[in-house]
Amino acid sequence: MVGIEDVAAAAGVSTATVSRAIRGLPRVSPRTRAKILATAKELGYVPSSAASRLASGKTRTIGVLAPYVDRWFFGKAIDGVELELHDRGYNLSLFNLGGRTQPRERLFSKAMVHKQIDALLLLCMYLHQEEIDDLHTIDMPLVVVGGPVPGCSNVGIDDYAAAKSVTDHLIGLGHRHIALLHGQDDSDLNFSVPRIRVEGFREAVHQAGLEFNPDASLFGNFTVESGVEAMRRYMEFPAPRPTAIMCASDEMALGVMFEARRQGIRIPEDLSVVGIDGHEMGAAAGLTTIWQDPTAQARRGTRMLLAELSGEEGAVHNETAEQRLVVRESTAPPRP
Amino acid sequence: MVGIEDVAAAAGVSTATVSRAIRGLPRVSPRTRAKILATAKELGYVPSSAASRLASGKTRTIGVLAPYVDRWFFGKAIDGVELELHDRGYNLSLFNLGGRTQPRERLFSKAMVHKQIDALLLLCMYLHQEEIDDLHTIDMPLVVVGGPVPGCSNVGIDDYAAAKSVTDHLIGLGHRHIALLHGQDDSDLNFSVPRIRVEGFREAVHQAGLEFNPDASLFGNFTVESGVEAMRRYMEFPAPRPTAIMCASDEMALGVMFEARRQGIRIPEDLSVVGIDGHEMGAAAGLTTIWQDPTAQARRGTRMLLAELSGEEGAVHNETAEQRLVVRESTAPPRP
DNA sequence: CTGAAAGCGCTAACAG
DNA sequence: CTGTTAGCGCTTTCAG
Repeated sequence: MVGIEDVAAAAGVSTATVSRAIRGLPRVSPRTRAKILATAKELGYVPSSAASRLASGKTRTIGVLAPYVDRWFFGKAIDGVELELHDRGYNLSLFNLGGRTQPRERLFSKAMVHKQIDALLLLCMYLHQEEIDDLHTIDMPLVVVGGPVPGCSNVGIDDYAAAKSVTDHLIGLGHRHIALLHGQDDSDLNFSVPRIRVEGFREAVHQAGLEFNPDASLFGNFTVESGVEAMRRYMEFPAPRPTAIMCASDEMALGVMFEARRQGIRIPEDLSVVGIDGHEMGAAAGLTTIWQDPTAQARRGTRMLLAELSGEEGAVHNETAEQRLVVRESTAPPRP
Repeated sequence: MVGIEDVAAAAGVSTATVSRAIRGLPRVSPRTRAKILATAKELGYVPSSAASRLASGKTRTIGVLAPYVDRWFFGKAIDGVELELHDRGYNLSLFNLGGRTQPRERLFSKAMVHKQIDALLLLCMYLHQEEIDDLHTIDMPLVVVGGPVPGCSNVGIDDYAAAKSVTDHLIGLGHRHIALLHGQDDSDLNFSVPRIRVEGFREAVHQAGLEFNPDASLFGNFTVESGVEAMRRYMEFPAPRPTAIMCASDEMALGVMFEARRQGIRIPEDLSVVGIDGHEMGAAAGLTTIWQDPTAQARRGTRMLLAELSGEEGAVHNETAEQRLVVRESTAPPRP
């Protein structure tokens, strides 16, 4: 295997110079650099990242910790990180939070992770207190994209405003009896996307002088399946049933729409439904929603991390991401 | 930072022994091992992966090269790799094939990747000849999950059979005029999922003594949006329009269903639609499809890679994955 | 079963 | 601008 010494020898310079030249550092004359680059390519030299990591103490990889990768928000976000890292020669190491097993593995119990990355981007909807504690323990640039985590910089939308604003839209249309499909597990903390969205809903309802009806409250887990299931339960509500249903995610809203169709409930004539997220399936299905862009959020977070790594203190900070009410065909005034 | 030497000193043994003990290698007495493990934990020792990589030449990370992460098949598959790697202390490094930019970046032009991983799992629907050549060039365990790549071991379903069998289902129902929504780009190669699915469709049609009508052939790119768009074009077909439409992916099929509804075309009364994949949205929407499990496929591929790495020659090989026709509510006999 | 010592291939001062 | 020279923190023979 050809190493830096071979290149140095072949180019008639020292390894130090080769190192500088290859990495594009200053203090190398253009001629020397050109020659080195040429012989490096000629010899097919490829730096050993392992050696470089050991010597420099930098891994040039950033870690992404996510609960799932096969869910809309997370998939989009990971894609965003990749996009940002790609051209800068940074690597992306994917770690799983273990969202599917209870209890989730203790965050960073495997401290191994520590030494494998220079910075961490955390993707999540919520964290348990114990996990938050672990997080505060790690000593490297960190940003969370998605839900807010007390004490950590984060980039994400204002979920409270999002929930309030879709609900307001429903109310503005004249709905007075609105069902809620949320993902608020009792075990969740105060700072969790599911809970915040519920709060936004309640506030909107409240402000309109309506009352929040717990009996018209459905629980789901943010998947399509749970939307389908929720719609079945909705059908069993005593009449008069709510004229609209506000879902805490587009994925659940889509499930509701699918099942509604199966049940012969017309949308929006018989029932208005809204979601939150901006899933492309929702766009195709004509779902009214609050649009957000996880890819952009992740890119922003990644850039902050990179900036911090390149010495820019305070580069990582809180940032509220863009969101927008997108009215489509799944909402209409309730029938008189 | 506490290093192996600190542990060795504290435990009163040599670094070599600590190394063996920590890694669970044999040739360490139970007592010594216990003591070392204890002091290591006590000191909060965490091995430096960089040093270990350099010294051992192994990175204990496997690379996943994918064109997208925010698409059903790929998201599921990446999840599968993670699942398999997680408990074995292996890392997952995610690389992008650059599916979104034309031309895709030359595969492994950045040979850097080489030294960062011990094995590679490639996720793709198809590859260009040039990329295949590059692939044959890399010297490490390799498996592709998804489309077949000449000369490389792969695990995936028999796409030809899949396409043929959903089409047969349609024919069996009595459809004689079936539209095709495919993703067969002219630039694609012979060995590409899009093309193979088209072939399966043609064969089914042929065998039934029907003719393949290029005019009833719609092009899409495997996204929901392209399904919506295709359905709009379908509406412009001269009457009598096809009574069924076979889509090369569930995502496209869902787009077709959404737009059909918008156009007032009832499914399956006015039009039968089928897809391929087993997307959970399809299940919720009642889409008839060929089910497959990308997560399982990726797990299988990962396990092969791991086995190969642990010395098991020939562990990586071709394997055809499970698939199954799932009949739901989107198909019915054509109207008389 | 355990220890000594020679690297692994680069980077980072520090000189020149 | 370029070269010298220590390491970086493990793993791995090879002895003992």
